[in-house]
Amino acid sequence: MLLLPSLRRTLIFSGEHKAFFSTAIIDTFRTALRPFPDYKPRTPSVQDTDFIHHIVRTLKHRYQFDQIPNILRPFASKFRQDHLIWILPHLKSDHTLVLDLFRWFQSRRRQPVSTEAFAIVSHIFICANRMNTAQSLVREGLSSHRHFVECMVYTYKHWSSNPVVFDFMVRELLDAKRIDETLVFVRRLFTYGIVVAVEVLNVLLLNLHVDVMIKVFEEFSEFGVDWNLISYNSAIHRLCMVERIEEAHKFFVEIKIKSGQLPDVVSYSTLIDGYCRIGDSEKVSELFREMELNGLNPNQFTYNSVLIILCKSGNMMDAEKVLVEMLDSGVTPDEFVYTTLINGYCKIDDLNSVYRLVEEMKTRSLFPDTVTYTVLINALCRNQKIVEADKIFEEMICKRLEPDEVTYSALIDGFCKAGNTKHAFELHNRMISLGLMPNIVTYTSLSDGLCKQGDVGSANELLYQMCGKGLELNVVTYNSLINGLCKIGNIRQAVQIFVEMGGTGLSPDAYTYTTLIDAYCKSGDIQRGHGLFGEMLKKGIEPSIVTFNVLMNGFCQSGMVEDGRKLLAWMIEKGVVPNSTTYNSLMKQQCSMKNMKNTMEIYKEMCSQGIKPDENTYNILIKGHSQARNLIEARYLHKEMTEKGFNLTETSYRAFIKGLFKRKKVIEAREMFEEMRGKGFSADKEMYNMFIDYNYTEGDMETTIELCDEVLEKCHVQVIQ
DNA sequence: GATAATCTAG
Repeated sequence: MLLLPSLRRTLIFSGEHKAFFSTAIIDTFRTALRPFPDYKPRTPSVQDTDFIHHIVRTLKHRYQFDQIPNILRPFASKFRQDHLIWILPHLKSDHTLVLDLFRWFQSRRRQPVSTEAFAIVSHIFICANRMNTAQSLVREGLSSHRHFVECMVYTYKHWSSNPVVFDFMVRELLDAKRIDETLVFVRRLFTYGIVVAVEVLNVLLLNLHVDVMIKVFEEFSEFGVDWNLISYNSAIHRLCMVERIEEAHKFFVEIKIKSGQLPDVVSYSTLIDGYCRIGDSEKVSELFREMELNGLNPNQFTYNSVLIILCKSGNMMDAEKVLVEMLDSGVTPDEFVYTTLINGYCKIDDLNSVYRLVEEMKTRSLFPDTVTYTVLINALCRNQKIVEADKIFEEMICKRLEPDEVTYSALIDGFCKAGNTKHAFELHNRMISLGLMPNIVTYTSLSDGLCKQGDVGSANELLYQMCGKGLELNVVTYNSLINGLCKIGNIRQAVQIFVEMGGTGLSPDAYTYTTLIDAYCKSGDIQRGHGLFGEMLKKGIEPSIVTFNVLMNGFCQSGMVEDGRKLLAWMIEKGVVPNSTTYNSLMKQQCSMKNMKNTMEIYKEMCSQGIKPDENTYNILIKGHSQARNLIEARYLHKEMTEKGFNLTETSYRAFIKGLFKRKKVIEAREMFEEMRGKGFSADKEMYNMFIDYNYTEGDMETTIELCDEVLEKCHVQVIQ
């Protein structure tokens, strides 16, 4: 009970310097509260007291005319650690003198400066609000004195009694990333009745693991911390980042209940961003409406989150609508908004819109930054424009924008995909020499590049070296490696890696399963492929359109038409929208059965669903029709595909030309033959024979001989004498 | 106190 009055003095919100008198809280932890340790400096002897006064007098008298080493020369040999501490109270108000004296003592190096002296001088400077000096003193103290924090607590009552000291200490501990220590310290301060400023505790929150953060939020509230809006918004943000949206929403609701404040535009935008990340558009609209009802206007942050999900799903029409809405409500798009939109158009490979937006940015005096350039480089790489991508990379360097690890990774990936792993590795070396650390994405790109060349061994070696640098393989790296092994026909080892991956605590995803299902299907083992499909469903991994297409291809290639049809029906029932690849497999199968009637029925079904035929569709249909000698259909489709800028493949050219030839459309066949050769494709023996025979009967000996030479060279035909 | 970019499957 005696404890209470003194506690009331120390129980202070240090940041605000206001007394804290809530008896309810004091009662809660009355038993836990304790006074600050009682500390007093040692008492000087009579001789020491004389010595000290002598020094103090001399210092005060001569300090403005002379330097400390000169002034103290006569005293230097007897000057000890304790003298320093005894002198300080007499000089307290002259901070420059205190610091000079302290530094002089340090520089003598006769005796190391004690933790106590460091702590006392730190107290003096923090209380004097001389923050720069205080900071360097505290930093020095923290880094070179093991018990500095402890000593600050011990010397507190005697030397400062100003709780600001602890805000300062906590800030510095956090700055030095000594997080666990900070947590222990703040909890200890509670036991003395000191509550560190919420502004400082907010920094602590940012540095805690999200689970610890939640616990601390609750725990500290009980100790009397009044979390503010910034605290709540940070907590919401942290939870959203790890997609723990329900918990984030709980914090959002608690703002009103527990802090008595109202969520602001940051709270709303942060929560909206969280819902955007998990793709819950209903909640997003709900929150937008709620914001409006509360008289809050969405800003760039709010709109950008919405734009990101629309762009990610390639829905640029709606993204443009949101942009208009944003402009209408008077919010001007910034670099972030533009970069998001540009990235959206990159993802659907609409380079024209990309260039349009870059120009539009300039008209608004916004300039592409490193991120915008990275997006552009990525767009060009995706469109096989590696030369242009490299040019853009040089351009950004010229504009003194610094490419970071993401920029390098994007370009490295581009070169890997273009098959130029050599240059990709050169870029990797260049980034290291510039002090940029390649990350797991960089290594995955390089490893994937090697795998795609069939060099899984080198990829393995590279990843081994990478692990030596402390980086860990992620799901993407594993998937790429599994794919590499599958593509060189080594399914067994791919499955081994699949098992190893599970052992490291990483869970296989839709990519992993799809890759293995495809490998099994292509090797003719539909049973195993189907088995894995069942396994992924059981594990709750959602199959993608690619998974369905891989299975569909498996069924169709094995002639399991009925299963293919059933799969299509099932997909539609489950709301998975088939695409052209799905239908292509079915059509290809029907073509191989020479059933063009069924093929065209499937084609019509596909078109009626609003699914546009792709390059592959046209190739399948033209080849099928040509082989069935339906030249009218083949020609019509060829015209249509040419208009769309699609190209025939080598086998389609061959089938089409043969079809034309057999239907006696010789001139047209000849034209196509030249066009095909012009594209670097070669004819087969049968086709050469057709044209050689024809030219010979027509009496064109020159062409006949030319074609004979070519067939000898290209088809390795042996000449029978 | 909150926003944009890089890697994997057909």
